[in-house]
Amino acid sequence: MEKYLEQLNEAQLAPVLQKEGAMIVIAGAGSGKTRVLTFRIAYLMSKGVDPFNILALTFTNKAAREMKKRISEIVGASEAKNLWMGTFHSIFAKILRFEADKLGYPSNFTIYDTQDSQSVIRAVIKEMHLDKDVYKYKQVYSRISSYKNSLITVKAYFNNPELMEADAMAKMPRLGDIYQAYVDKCFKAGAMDFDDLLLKTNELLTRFPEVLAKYQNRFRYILVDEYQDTNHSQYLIVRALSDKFQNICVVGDDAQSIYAFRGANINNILNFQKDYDQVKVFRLEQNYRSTKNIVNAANNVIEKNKTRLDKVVWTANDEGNKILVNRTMTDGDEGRFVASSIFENKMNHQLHDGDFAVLYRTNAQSRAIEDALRKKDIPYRIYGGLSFYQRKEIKDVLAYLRLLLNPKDEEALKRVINYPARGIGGTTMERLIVASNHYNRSIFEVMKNIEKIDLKINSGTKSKLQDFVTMIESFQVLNQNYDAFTITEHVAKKTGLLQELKKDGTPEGIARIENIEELLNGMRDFVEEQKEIADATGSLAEFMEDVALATDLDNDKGDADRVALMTVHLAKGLEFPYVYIVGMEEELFPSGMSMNTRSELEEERRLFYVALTRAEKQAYLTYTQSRYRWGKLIDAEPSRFIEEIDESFLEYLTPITENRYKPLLDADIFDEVDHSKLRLKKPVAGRAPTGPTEEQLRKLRRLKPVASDTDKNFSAKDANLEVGTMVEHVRFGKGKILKVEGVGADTKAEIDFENGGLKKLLLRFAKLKVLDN
DNA sequence: ATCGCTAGGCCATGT
DNA sequence: GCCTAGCGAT
Repeated sequence: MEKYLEQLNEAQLAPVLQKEGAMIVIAGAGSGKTRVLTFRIAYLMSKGVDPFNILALTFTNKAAREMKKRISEIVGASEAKNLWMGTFHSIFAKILRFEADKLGYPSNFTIYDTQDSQSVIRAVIKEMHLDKDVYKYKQVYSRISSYKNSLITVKAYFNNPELMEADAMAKMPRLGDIYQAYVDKCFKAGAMDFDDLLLKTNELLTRFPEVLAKYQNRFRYILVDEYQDTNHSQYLIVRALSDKFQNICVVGDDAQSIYAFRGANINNILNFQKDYDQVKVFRLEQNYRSTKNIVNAANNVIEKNKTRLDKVVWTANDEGNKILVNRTMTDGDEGRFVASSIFENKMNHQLHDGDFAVLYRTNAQSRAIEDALRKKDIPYRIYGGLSFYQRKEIKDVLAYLRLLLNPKDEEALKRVINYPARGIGGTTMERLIVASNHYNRSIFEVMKNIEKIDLKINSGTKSKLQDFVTMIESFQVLNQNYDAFTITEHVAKKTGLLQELKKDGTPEGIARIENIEELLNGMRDFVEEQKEIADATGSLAEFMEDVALATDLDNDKGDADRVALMTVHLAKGLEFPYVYIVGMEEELFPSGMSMNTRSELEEERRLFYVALTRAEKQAYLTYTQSRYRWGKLIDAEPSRFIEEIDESFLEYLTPITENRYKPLLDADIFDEVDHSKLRLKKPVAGRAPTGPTEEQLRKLRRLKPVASDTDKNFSAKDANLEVGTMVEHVRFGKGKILKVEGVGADTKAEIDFENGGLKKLLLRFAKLKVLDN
């Protein structure tokens, strides 16, 4: 173990050796956060902690897998195997299956993906005879989803007049009823949606104290990665489970919180210190990934945000090149610029395709890039977008598999009952649904008992229904004795799926067959792998569990040498020598839908911070003057984020175009300011080549606002600010404090700046740095 | 029951 | 501009 620990720097070592208690590791981008988590778990185990008692929650399955692999290398595979490590969703799905009966669910419950959920909601809206133009199913879904993530059950909803009013204001007074019907349908189908996996876990832990006690005792040591992206539901689960032993270690970076839109609550990380007694705080501030220029530019960007934890990221790496900024006429030109630039860099610096990434805000932007790369014969891989498991033919196969595992799964049934066509049409389905509602039984059960019920279905159709039931039941029998691969191969043949596609004969049809073969290959690998794991057998149920929660990124073999194309969100946690951030335009990045409030804009800025910090050696920012959107050519303005970076970090490959938009005015400016004269000053953080001394860091930290508008405890004295102190301001540069007035949060200072003249600033907002001499 | 066309949504981000 | 749900024609 010792020889492994030597690989860590001092700051990384401290949290690793802190065995007990509540602790938070605030980890800057590229500071070796995964390393700390990995070594901490390995260290705990080396100190005799049973892996059985460790729970590690990660953001992606991929992160979990990689971490587990590295821990295996340190402590041995047989030990690492018993660790509970995975995403919130996958870990708690496992627990929910085990405890399902307590909640009235079958242990083989289906996990509905977004498409399934939305399709249920569409059916509900239709059944309730509501106007589908008013009740847009996607909107309804996202509202219900956010309720669930805030632990607002149907009951809680109807007890909350404010929520009901808000929905009524949005012209959706029946939303609560839809919510109710949706929940009922899911329950009846033995299905949980993504949000249920967390909601029902909370229900389980609150309603059954003995279950809570069991898991509290089991998970004596809890670690949570990417804590800044947890939502309220996840927060409550972590709190509940860690309440007894309080051995809780959360790791995260508030500057990289980019999932507020789906309910992540940045306050979870900002307030962690209030949630537990005696919280130890560790900071990882040395960046090992990027050049000085990139680190400093990124700091420069994130400093515009008000809501932050104090942290100063710096690097001992080389200065590096400036960030290159390029403007083009159209998005097509932008793609061509990126392609030629990659080509040239590859030639000039002996790089591989895999050294490059192109990051964009929205998936739709990938097309222009793809076209250009293809024309230049540069291999690439697109991540995200429509994932493999969302392709029609794959979903069809999976739907059969879901149905055999859980015959109540209505979405699966509807999908395959007449595909390939077997003469069971809409009319028959309607009658089945009516009967299903009437007898309160699943459609499959109705079909099974079709002889006993008097439905106006002719005998020909009845026998078709019976044939279908018999087929599914024969699959179920097989499933008791065979592995996932064998079953699926059988299903693909017996259902006529493969034949249907062969009949098609078009190139698309052939590609679909290949995809199904790909699925089978994947399953074969899966079965092989699972058989090596002690309590796994390679069963279909295990495979489906994986699939339901898998993303494209999880399946990346990582062996392909290709340019990576992905959204900025997907790029979190990854790194590339060369990074192109494209579409740096107003309304696009920052997104036009996220510029209404300060907090939305701050999230966009964090997103940009994430994008920039992916780059190791070289970053490019590109924007166009016009771009196709919804098939129309629209004018574009350069993103404010480009202007927010100090010019000293940038090099313009094309002449600068002025942004018509004025940069957002920070609230720390009290007197009139001539905007045209506003030029950003020197970088604040990341100074000395060897990194700042401990003393300097402490000083810097003390002067950083510890989070936001709500900080009422600010004191000028604590911050070492007094008359005569020389300070530096991000925008105004060096200055001398002439006067300090007011108390606490309202403390203001009058400062004479060399470049900006006399200013009066609110100290809790003004990011002032005390100069050493 | 099935095919093929059209209108309308989408281009936020994803477990 | 592309995709697909939904509907009318066959």
